[in-house]
Amino acid sequence: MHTLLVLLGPTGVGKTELALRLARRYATPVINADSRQIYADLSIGTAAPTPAQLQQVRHYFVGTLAIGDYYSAARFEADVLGLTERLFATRDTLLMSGGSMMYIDAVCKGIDDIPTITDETRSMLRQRLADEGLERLKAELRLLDPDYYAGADLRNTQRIVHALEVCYQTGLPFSHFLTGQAKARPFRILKIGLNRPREELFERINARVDAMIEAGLLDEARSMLPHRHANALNTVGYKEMFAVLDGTWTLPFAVERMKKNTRVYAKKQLTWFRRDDTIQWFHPDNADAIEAWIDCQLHKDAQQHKQ
RNA sequence: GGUGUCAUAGCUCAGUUGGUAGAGCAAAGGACUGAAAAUCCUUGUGUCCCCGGUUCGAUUCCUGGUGACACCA
Repeated sequence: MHTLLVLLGPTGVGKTELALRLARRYATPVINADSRQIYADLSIGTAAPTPAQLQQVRHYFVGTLAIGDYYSAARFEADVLGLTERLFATRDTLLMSGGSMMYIDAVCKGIDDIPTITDETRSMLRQRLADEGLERLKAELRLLDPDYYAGADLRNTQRIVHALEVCYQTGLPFSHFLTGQAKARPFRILKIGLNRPREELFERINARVDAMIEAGLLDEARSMLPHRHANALNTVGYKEMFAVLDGTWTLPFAVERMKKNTRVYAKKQLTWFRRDDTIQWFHPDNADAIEAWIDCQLHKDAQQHKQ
């Protein structure tokens, strides 16, 4: 039976290190589930696996996109499913590791088939938002998709606009595409969650931000200035460095903001993961216990398979 | 040693003409369907430093203590 091991957890908890160890033990490459590490030239600010680490174990989805490239959770789902189909041909166990909650869910549960919005529709709605305001767009969504509207987060501009984009582009209500059904996968999924006591996690995050600055994050951000409006750079770390380069923030202030925003991000990840009761949680220092648990699960799978 | 100022949320502070208190930051919780490191929502009980006094009632006024800071010796 094929098994996808999914190593997940908040940023800075220690996924990268442990992924290398598990990858060696189970003779698998690492499928990286990180919506920012997938872009090239963001290695410092996204704490991407280092060249040395990349040499030890084959990684997929690290630094493979150019900064302006469009990508999404749905594309990740399709790409990973294609990849796993190929890789499972020659092995039984694969490892995916990362912290992008929606990317992980896209692979594990699937995402409903919603059309990709064209640039034309997107810029048209953006223009209308600027010209007419959110209230007008909300009123329109209420008419076009009352079902979605009833449960929508009406203060979240991004969501309202996206729902309208789908309505306009397809001529169907946005909610028409939402099935709420998890998709079946042709492999077993074992989720291993990594977490630490909050204080410990925050200390690691703060230290890692200092290390990023030390490693030249400001220069990395400076080299990205021509692309600063790319979605990939709407990211903790780069936003703060851009403010420094603009002269609106001092570096020490930006560093504090970056630490704070990274902590907030880690909390947000934990909030998302918390409601997934299929995750088996471990402290990252407890690698032996993690391997023992995985071995036990794989063994059980094998037994069930025989019967 | 003397004099003065201060002591309130994790931090910096405001405030209560005496009716047990609130801002900023930090923090905590939540939502999430093709931008998700994005986007959005919610949350402040704290011996108001301690003992006593005055008072119907003290975090607020008074005595004493303790601590911090400043100045004078």
